Amino acid sequence: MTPRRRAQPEVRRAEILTAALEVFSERGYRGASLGKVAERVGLTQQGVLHYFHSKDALLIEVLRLRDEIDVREIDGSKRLDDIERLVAGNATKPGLIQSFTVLSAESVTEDHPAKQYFVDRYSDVRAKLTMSLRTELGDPGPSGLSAEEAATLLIAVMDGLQLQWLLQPEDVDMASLVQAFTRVLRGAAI
Amino acid sequence: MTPRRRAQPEVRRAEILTAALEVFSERGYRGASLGKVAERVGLTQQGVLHYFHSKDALLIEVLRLRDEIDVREIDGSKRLDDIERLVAGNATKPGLIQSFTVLSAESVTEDHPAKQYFVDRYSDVRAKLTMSLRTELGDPGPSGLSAEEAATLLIAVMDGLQLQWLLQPEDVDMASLVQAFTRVLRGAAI
DNA sequence: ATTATCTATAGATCTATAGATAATGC
DNA sequence: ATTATCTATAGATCTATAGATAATGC
Repeated sequence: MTPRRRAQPEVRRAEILTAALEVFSERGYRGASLGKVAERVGLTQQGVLHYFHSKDALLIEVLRLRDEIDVREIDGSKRLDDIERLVAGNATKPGLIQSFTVLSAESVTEDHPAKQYFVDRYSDVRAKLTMSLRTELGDPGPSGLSAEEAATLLIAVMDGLQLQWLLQPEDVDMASLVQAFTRVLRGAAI
Repeated sequence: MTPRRRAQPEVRRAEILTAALEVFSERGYRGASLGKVAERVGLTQQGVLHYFHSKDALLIEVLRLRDEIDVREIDGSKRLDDIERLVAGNATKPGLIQSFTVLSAESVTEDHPAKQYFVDRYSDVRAKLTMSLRTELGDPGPSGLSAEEAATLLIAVMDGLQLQWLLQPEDVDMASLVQAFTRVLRGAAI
């Protein structure tokens, strides 16, 4: 018998979180199984449950991890230029975008464990972006939109474009469409 | 024993489709079960399968039905005014909006039976809306956006706002935000 | 001694097929 | 005669708990 491989706990936890994000992204939370996650890291399903005590708990921790990365990116996006760069970068990360699109939409369904997470997250992002836009463009800005309207619409544009892009990457150029929108926010008409 | 109730087939089919749309909307396709659908129409799960030969087939038919209603609405929305009215109406139908948001996002996951449906649908809606906007606003329009950019962005705005609204209906006024956006498309700066 | 990982297993579901039964339509 | 609906059931999964085993850390 091959001796059982035993990983360093922190490393293994990180492996599981990465695999779980992938699996949730590929199948949604409800369509995913702990077995699939386990398979990817070379453990049994019960092995995964040693680290995360339930499927719900695993999802929450996956989102917490995702959030640390995101928050850094959003807090680093003080200006529209930064957001344009962020979206251009996202357009090279279909897996990550898919995880977000799939889980956020699924979170509005009955008793979904990530609902509160997304409610809080959107509140937070809207508030931060509103402040940034107020500083950069004034309130109302050159487009005539209030800072809060512009922020809510910009977030909607990013989310909506992600969906269209995931369905038809060839036909939807997220980065240039977000740029077109920010150009309008800056007040560039013909 | 109470005699078994036997419904008119067309009526029963319609009942099942309505119940299925509700259940898929509440839990997503993968989170939904035929048993839940059956329960709502007072049949067994096998009774439902008498009308639709698989869960996949049921979803497809639900979407086809949803589409008939939608296409009428979209084809009836030749101008931005009509779209504003459409969104104002949608803001009173959270169930319907949720079905659309949840299923379209889920459709980007692995082997999802509705993927092709949504790919086709978005192509179609983008093309039609592009033509309408070209007629109404010119190409490029007063905002400086091409008709195709404006169409893709307007669809993104509607989808993205739906998600934010489903999460926080009190904080996100879909109808007025879409109006704010169409105002910009029409070229109204300060 | 602790703990990472496994085997065993209970208890729920879930989809789909096969075939029986009874209500309807001709 | 047809068919709407049911019971029975095969065959997959899936989550979670209990407890055994072996590798690691002190």
